[in-house]
This record gives sequence, structure tokens and C-alpha cells, in this order.
Amino acid sequence: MHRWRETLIPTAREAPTDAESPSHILLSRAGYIRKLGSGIYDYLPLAHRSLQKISRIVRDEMDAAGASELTLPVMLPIELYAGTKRDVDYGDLLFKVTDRKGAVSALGPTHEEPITELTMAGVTSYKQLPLTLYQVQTKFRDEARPRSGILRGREFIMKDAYSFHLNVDGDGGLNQIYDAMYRAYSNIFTRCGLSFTIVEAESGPIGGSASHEFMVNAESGEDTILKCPASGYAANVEKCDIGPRPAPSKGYFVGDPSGTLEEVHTPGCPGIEDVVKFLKVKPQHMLKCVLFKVNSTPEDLAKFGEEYILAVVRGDHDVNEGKVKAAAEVKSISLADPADAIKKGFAIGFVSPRAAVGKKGVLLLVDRDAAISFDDAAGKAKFWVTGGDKKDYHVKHFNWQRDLGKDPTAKDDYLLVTDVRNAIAGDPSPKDPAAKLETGRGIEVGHIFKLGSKYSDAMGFSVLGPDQQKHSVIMGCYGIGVSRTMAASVEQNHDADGIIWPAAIAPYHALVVLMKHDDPKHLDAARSVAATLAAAGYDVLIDDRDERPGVKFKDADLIGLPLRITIGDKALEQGGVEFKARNDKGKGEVVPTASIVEKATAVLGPAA
RNA sequence: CAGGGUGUAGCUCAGUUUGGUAGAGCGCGUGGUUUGGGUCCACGAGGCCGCAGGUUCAAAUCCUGUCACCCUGACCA
Repeated sequence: MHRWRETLIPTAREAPTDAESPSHILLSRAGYIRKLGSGIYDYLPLAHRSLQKISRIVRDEMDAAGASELTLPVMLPIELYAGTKRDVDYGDLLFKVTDRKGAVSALGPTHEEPITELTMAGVTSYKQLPLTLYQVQTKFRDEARPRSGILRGREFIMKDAYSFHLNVDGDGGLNQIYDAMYRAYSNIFTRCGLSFTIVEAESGPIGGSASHEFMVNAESGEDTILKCPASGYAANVEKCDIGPRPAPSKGYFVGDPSGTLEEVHTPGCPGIEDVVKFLKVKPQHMLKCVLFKVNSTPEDLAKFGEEYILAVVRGDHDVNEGKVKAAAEVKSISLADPADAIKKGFAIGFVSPRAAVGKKGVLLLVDRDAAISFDDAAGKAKFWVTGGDKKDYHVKHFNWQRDLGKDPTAKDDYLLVTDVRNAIAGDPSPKDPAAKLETGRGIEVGHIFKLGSKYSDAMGFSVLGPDQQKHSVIMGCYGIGVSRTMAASVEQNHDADGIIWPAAIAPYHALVVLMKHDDPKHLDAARSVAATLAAAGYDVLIDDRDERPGVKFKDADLIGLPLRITIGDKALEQGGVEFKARNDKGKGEVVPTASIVEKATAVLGPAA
């Protein structure tokens, strides 16, 4: 039981100018967080309590899943990351500090290397596996652009877990623990009282094969997720496959032109949107051409020379980098540097599929929806607008067969029709072609990976198996953004007046509001109600400030505790207190003091 | 990293064009008033005008440099 005047809850009418997302605005206004630098925040007492509650649930479920908590250093010798080349792969994302001797340390962004380094020292036999270790700790990442308050900070609290196995399958194998973590994560976010979606995901620079993301459903989320209503399939847009799309009746690329190829002057219109406005065409009649450079190894570079990929999708679609990589069968690509590309003869901003023809080492990948000439739906030739391949020019009536500069229907290693775009709402589901994908937005709060032996191989971690042979240790890793979960909850659960906490992660369960902070009768009633609730296992904050009722009610809504109990003359005269749940619209009801715990339990659920 | 923008009181912002004693609202303190949804009144405290140079009799204001922060994109658990 705490009293408002004894703690620090600096509520404010106005949010800092730089706060834009709901969680940033509300957590700032309600006195939970304060910015100290770009992506660096103070967690004030209320935030601290909420974070502790989330952490407690996380620890509870991790322990139940057989994981053991430990604490690794935050400051790590850079050599540890050099060994797995992640000092390069992570690049500027890695914070570095230099000591007085000039030795460089990284501030841990995630701990695959140090946990492997630790484990390989003590684990030498398959008999010691499987092993799952975790920690809850502040992580550091020098984000290119921190944003949205604590949703993407440079310093944040994360639970990271790592598992070690002899095998992928079977008892004690990676798959078994991965599934256990999957269940633990589901339990964690369910217990936190959040609405979430589990999606298939790309594994990113951490690497590995399978991975799932746990997304808190929120319109303000940065990630787009797609769901199949029939099969239950859900995936991040970065990963989402598209079900079979019917080929055009005449075949890909086949069909007569819609008219004479016409060059049009489009000054200062490199983007699809600019052209759409300028020429008054619809984006679905444009071919969007995106140029990627293959990041070759020195060996590949010597063998194949510089390689480019030109991905073509319809103007209203987006290119999916992962699909481009997969289709081209290369490991790493990046958007071509414009200056570089222009030197190579690509008029960036005004590129058409023709730009890929007649150059060495350029692969042309055409999305199925872009590779048509006869529009079956419209029953006539498809009208295409695309780049003019010189600055400030586009062309109308582009026809694949007539204008590409080579026969697109001929078999050709450098031209491929495939799926290279992001899935959108309405696309056929990959798991049930009859069903249509639906979209939603989410905030990634958890991510689980099957790493395989990427790190153990890089660091030489193997154990002796029952067959007397050395085996690379198989790993999995599992992260939860603890501070991000707190912010995501606010993004998902708030209204115009403030935060609405799920009971499980609210800093306190109940706020006891004293109408007259200096009236002994009120004080006694407040203490007695608070003590009763505390005895029942609930956390209580008493607003004992010398403020007018309006201020207290506004602040109560703002800080968002699930239950508000008001001690005032009105209710006291009726022999009770006023009881109101944060998500109730009304003004509350008077309940007898004796039934407070019962009423509270109905709103909050049983005390933890 | 590219483009755009902002740094003045704890917070939100005027003042900069045209150089001349540092301003408002909220918040804070004191006194009064009010007392169930951000009362009202009076008085008061609070500023290295991001930092460093320069121009000038005089710089928040003009010039140069620099740092920090924000937005869009690129990138990203």
C-alpha cells in the first residue's frame, strides 16, 4: 500500500512535443516515463512496478518451462562478436565503449555469443543437454532512428533465453523446447491480459530456420500481419506467402499492345505516387521496378562479377525483399545505391523492365500480377505505364512482348515470373486457396528462433554424443521485449482520458481516492479499505493529495489503474464507498465496505 | 545515411523577418476563495535564449562552426 504523496507521479496536462504515439504520450503525461536522451528513458515508480509485474509473469512461465535464470555481463569484449562476424553484421547497431587501456567492449544487444561462450566451458557431454537459460536485463542497440517512446528505444529491457540441444527432433531436442517456449510465450501474453497474434516470421540477422513472432494487436503497430480466417495461418507481411494465383488465360506476357508506345515527359516524378497524380493513371496500371544489388562474397564476385536484380511489381504492390532473395537464390541483397546504379545505366526513378535487358549479370524478376499483357478481368489488352529509362520520362502502352527488347516467353535464366511482392488483404491464403487473407497491425513483443548450429559452429561448441562422436550443439533463442510489452499494452488499451491497464500488469490494482485528504473520517475509511484489499492480495495506491476532486478524477483516469474506489461523504453516508472500474463508462456505484473484496475480485480476477 | 525541421522557465509556446532591459499559459510557492470531473483572485519564485567563436556601442535576434533533439525515408528484436 502506497500513498501518492510519498511517491513520484508527476502527471501533466500536456505531453512533450516529441511524443506522438499513444503510449509515448500517455506514459509521459501519466508520469510513468521521462525522456533523458534519444531512445533513453527514465522509468518512474509506476512504470517500474508495471515492468516488475510483467517480469514476474515472464519468470514464472520461463521457470515452469524448465529454464533457469542467470545474469550475463552487459559490457562484453568486442572480440566475442568479432568471432561470429556480428560486429560487422550488426554494424552501427552495436554500442561500443572504450576502456582506459583502449580495449573496446560492446554493450550487449542480445547475448548469443556470451551465453555460448559460457555454456561451452561447462557443457561437454550430451548428458548435460538440453539446457535452457535466460535473463531479464537492459539491452543496448544504437538504433538508426529511435521512435515512439519506449516502443523503440536504444536502451530497453528484454528477457532473452537460449536453449542448447544435441538434436533437432526427439526427446530433449530443439523442436520440443521450441514448442515449450511457444506455449510459455502464449501463456505469458495471455496472463498479461493482452490480445495478440502469433505469426510466422523472418529470422533477420540473428539467423536460423523457423521463427515466430508474438504480436500485440494494435492499429498503431509498425508491423503488418496477415491472417487466414479459414486455416488459422498468420504471418508477418515480410514472410507471408501468397496462395496460388491463376495464370492469365493466354499465358504470361502474351497479348497485344494496348496502343502505340508513347514517351511522356514527367519532370520531377520519380515515384509511383508522383506519376499517378501527374499522368492521372491508376497505380495498378503501373509497373514498379526496384533495383537490388547482390551483396556477393569476394569469391562470388570474382566468379560472377557484380550482380543486380530488377524486381518488377504492379504499382499498387510492394516488393518483398525476402522473396526476391529466395527467388534469386542469393543470401544477401540491398537496395542499389542510386548514384552507383545511375552510373551502371539505370535511370533510378524512371526504370522500366527494359533496363535489365542487354546488361551483364542483371536478373529480372517479375511478379505474377505484373507479368501480363492481356487483362482477363477487363477482357482487353493491359495498359501499362512504366519508366522511360531516362530521367524525367515515362512510357505509356508498354507491352511485354513488343517492348521488352527480347522475347519474354522464351526460356531464359535471367527472367523469372514468380511471387516477389508483399501479400495484401484479399490475396488467396497459402494454406487454403479458397480463403482470402486479412490484414491487421501488430507490435512485436516476442520472437522465438530455431538457430540450429549457426553460433555453435562459429564458436566451435560441440559435445560428445552417445556415439562417441563430436556433435555441433543445436541452439534456439527466445526474446521478449519487457519494456516494449508495457508500451504495447498502452497502445492497445487506452481511451481519450488515459491508460487502461489489464489487472495483471497494472502498477497497482486499485486507486483509493480521498475526497477530503484531511478529514479523519475519510482517512480512516481509506486506510481500512486499502488494508482490506491489501490483505486480499491486491496492490493499492491511496491518492491523499490536497487536490480538488476534478484533478484527482482526471489523474485517476490518466494513470489507468483498473479499479477506482472513492471515499467521499456521499458514499460514507450510505455506509459504503464508491466503486468504479476504469473501463466502466459510468460514475461508479456505492458498495458496502464489507463486500469490497468480492467486488474487486469480480473486476480484477483473483489476486496473484 | 539522405531529406526536412526544432533548440527561449519543469511543460506547451510567443519574441528572431526589422539587433536596443526576457514574455504568456500551464505547473510551482504564499494568502484568500472554492470543494464530486483539470475553481477563481492576488502576490511571488523561477532563464548561461543548446554550446563556442565572430560582427556591433549593443546579439535570443545577424554571420560561422558545433552539439542535441524531432519528423519522413533507408534500416531494424
